[in-house]
Amino acid sequence: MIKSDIIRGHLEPIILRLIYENDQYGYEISKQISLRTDNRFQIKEATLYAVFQRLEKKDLIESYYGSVSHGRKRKYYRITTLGKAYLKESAREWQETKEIIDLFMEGLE
Amino acid sequence: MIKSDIIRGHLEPIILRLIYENDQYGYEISKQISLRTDNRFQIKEATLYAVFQRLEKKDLIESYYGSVSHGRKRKYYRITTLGKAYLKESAREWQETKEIIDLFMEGLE
DNA sequence: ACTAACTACTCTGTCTGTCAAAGTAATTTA
DNA sequence: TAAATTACTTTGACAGACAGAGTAGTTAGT
Repeated sequence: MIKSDIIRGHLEPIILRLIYENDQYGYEISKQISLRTDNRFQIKEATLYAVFQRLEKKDLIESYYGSVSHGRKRKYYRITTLGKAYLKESAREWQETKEIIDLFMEGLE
Repeated sequence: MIKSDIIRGHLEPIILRLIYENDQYGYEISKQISLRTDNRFQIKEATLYAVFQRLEKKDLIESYYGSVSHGRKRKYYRITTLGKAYLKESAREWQETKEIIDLFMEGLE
């Protein structure tokens, strides 16, 4: 399991990316993350919904209610134009972050 | 400049790595980091000394006083055996972190 | 028919790492 | 002799992630 301090700051882009691929609702995203990472990373519900709030506040995503399924009604999110730009910039930043940390982490085997 | 939320959680290994190469004192480390990253990342003093405290508390480094230079006496740190093991494990974790985040960040160009 | 498990979202309070700002203090440079 | 630089420390604030609890309807198993 990956530690939360290590993933910190990367959750917004990760979630944004999943919404970018397809409109998503919370529960589905948390399942997707576990699935794609083979359970090496699991997002906690409280964290996920906090991220949604931040993303929506920054107008990077917008929400709408979908069908009622399995009890609660699903709240879907779609990415905005601003969100797409932010995502692209995040990907660039991630490349730079990797470069910088690699500077210090290489050659330890 | 790289954002602190993105680097968060990686500072302990970075600093440990620099101490691993050579015994270091705080001011030197902060200069080294700026230098090696071409000022793309600068550690703040308060942060640096907080990291030292955590590393020392976990017995990953130990300190000794060196020569008095430019006013204040220098406090040097050396890595412990435990610290070396921790560093190796951190490097492994970093590889895994990269893999996981890359899963979500790839194919956005 | 009953209940356990699952789906789905929300809220409150806590913890931790980073930082801004300020302080202490001696040395070197202009 | 004033300003810049070296060098370390402390305090308090902030923000992101999380634990835990709550709400609520549906589906699967016995």
